[in-house]
This record gives sequence, structure tokens and C-alpha cells, in this order.
Amino acid sequence: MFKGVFKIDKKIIESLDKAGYRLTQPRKAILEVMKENKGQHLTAEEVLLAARDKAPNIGIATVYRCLESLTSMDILYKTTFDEGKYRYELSDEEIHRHHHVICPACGKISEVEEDLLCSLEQHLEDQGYEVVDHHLKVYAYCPECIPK
Amino acid sequence: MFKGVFKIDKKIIESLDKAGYRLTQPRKAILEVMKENKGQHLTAEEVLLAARDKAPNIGIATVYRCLESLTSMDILYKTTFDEGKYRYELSDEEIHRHHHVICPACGKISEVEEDLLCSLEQHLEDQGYEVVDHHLKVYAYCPECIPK
DNA sequence: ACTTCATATGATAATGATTATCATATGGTA
DNA sequence: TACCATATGATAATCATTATCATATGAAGT
Ligand SMILES: [Mn+2]
Ligand SMILES: [Mn+2]
Ligand SMILES: [Zn+2]
Ligand SMILES: [Zn+2]
Repeated sequence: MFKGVFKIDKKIIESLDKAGYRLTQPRKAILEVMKENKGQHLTAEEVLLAARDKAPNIGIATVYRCLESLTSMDILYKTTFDEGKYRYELSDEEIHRHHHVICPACGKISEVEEDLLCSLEQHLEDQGYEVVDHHLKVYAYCPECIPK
Repeated sequence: MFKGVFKIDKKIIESLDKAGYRLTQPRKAILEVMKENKGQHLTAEEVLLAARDKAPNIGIATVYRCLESLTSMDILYKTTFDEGKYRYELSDEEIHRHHHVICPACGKISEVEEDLLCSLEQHLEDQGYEVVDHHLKVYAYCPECIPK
């Protein structure tokens, strides 16, 4: 098993191990970057720049590959705010993915931790679906931007 | 005002006129294509191919421009199913945008017309937000794909 | 119908994000 | 410490979308 690992959650280390991934320098750097930026939504380019402080030779291809595999094991969330590129953030601990509220005026992104989709999910289950995940973006003027 | 226009909803024609857009052959072709494919989600490329039957010389740049302006006046919805490209469909008549249910097994996309986000929207309004729109994708095994 | 001209178009180049390739490096195991 | 499958970094390739620009075309007015 991996040794000499600090800064990174044991649970994540175990997931990597279980999936047969090595804990390489680039992966360690990226995981640290994502942890240090909890609550933010970073592009691959932003991750690359931040990760270079920890692993100076890391390349963009590695960043993409790593973000992709971490996403596939639910360690990261991959989202888009319709800018033509993806953004990544550390997954929630809980089962339910949080929602995003985007202000059309100032562009600020807020998070909604509450699920509040029960009626929708119940509706689907009544029809024989089995819900596994969801992505909800709400466009809403934030309190500071409400047009008077 | 425009004359000799069949096949396209009067409401849409009026929106175009109000916004100062001309009713050109390419725009007519694209609107017809979108209407003929109601309920489907088309890529720019797919729209191009279908529109060529009606306007043989239409180019991809025009398709992108047109889809963009129609989206900006809410005649079309622009969505993505995380394939690295956008898809377009004719807007709903009602105020509320429908939701998408994507089956992780077969990839089928179903639509949910019911809103069912009342509690979520109420929650936001209680905090001073003013909701204007939302995009909801639910990932759910469809009845045919429920793993036994 | 004919003229006008601002808007729209089509061909094509440019951009930007992501993915593929491949020779080299490295992590975990024995 | 040696081994070798996995991972990496440099770089080219791909693919969707946007920008450019010379030409065409709608709507309005005659
Ligand atoms: Mn978030
Ligand atoms: Mn739809
Ligand atoms: Zn705001
Ligand atoms: Zn299915």
C-alpha cells in the first residue's frame, strides 16, 4: 500500500488503491490543489497552474487524465457553467450532490446543500425509474442584484 | 413586415420582427427543421444537414449564428448532455423549462414536463433570490434498464 | 417592380479545449 | 534493488465553436 501520504484523505487514498491507481506525484499534487480550493470550481488550466507549485513538471495531458479518472470514481464533480469548458470540484461527503445557483447579473455561483428534489424523485420512482444522480443549475438574481 | 410565411409559428415571426431580425431563407430553414424535430435534441451539425434540404447553400457558420440568436430570444433551448457539444430544441410554450432524465444504461433521454421544483425555488426566494430559470438533468435508470 | 443599404450569409481561417500518440519515467511489489 | 505495468510529459491531432471579410439579400421606400 501507499506510504508517506499526508494531506490527502484516507478515504481517497483507499479509493485509488482499490481501483488500482498508483499514487503518483502529479495525482498527489492535483488532489492537494482540489482540497485547498474546496468550494471553488476549477478548470483544467487552473488546476495545472496551481499544481505546478507542487509538481513543477506536470503537464496538461496528465491534468486532464487525472481529473477524468478522479471524476469517474466520484472523488471529483465535473460541471459546466456554459463557458465551453468544464470545471471540477471536490465531491461532497454526503450522498447528495449540491445544487448551483448562478446569478445572471453578477455571475456569482452559490451552492445549495439541501436536496429539495424529493417530489421530483418521487415522481420518477412512481414511474419506475431509479434515480442515481442529478445536476441542477438554477439561474436566479442574487439578493445584491435583484433589479429594483 | 414579413410576408409569404407559412409553416412557422406567428409568435416566432413576431419575436424575430420585434428584435429587428430579418426572416431570411437560412433562418426559415432552421426554424422549420427545429419544428419538424420537436422533442429531439439536435447538434449544430445535425441542424445543418437537415436544413440543407431546404436551403442547399446554407453554411455551418450561419447555423451557429442562427441557433445562438434564436436561443437568446428563448425560441430555442440550448443544453448539453456532456458530450462536449451543445444540443438545441424548440422551447416549451409554458413558462417552465422541462427537465431531462438520462438513463446511464441505455442513454435514452426522457422529458419531465412537471416542474416539481417548488420547494427548491421557495427555499431560494426565502433567502432573497429571484429565480428566472433552471436546468435540471436527472440520471436515472429507466424502467427497461433497472438492474435486477 | 426597382433601388437602397444595413443586416445576414458562406467560405474559410483561427481559436481553444480536449484527446491521442509515443517514447521515457516511476511507483509499488517481490 | 530490480522489474515492469502503469503513468507521465511533450507534442500533434481532433473537434466544436467563433472570427473575418468579401458578397448577397431582405425589407422599406420609391
Ligand atoms: Mn459546487
Ligand atoms: Mn428536451
Ligand atoms: Zn448577483
Ligand atoms: Zn435505459
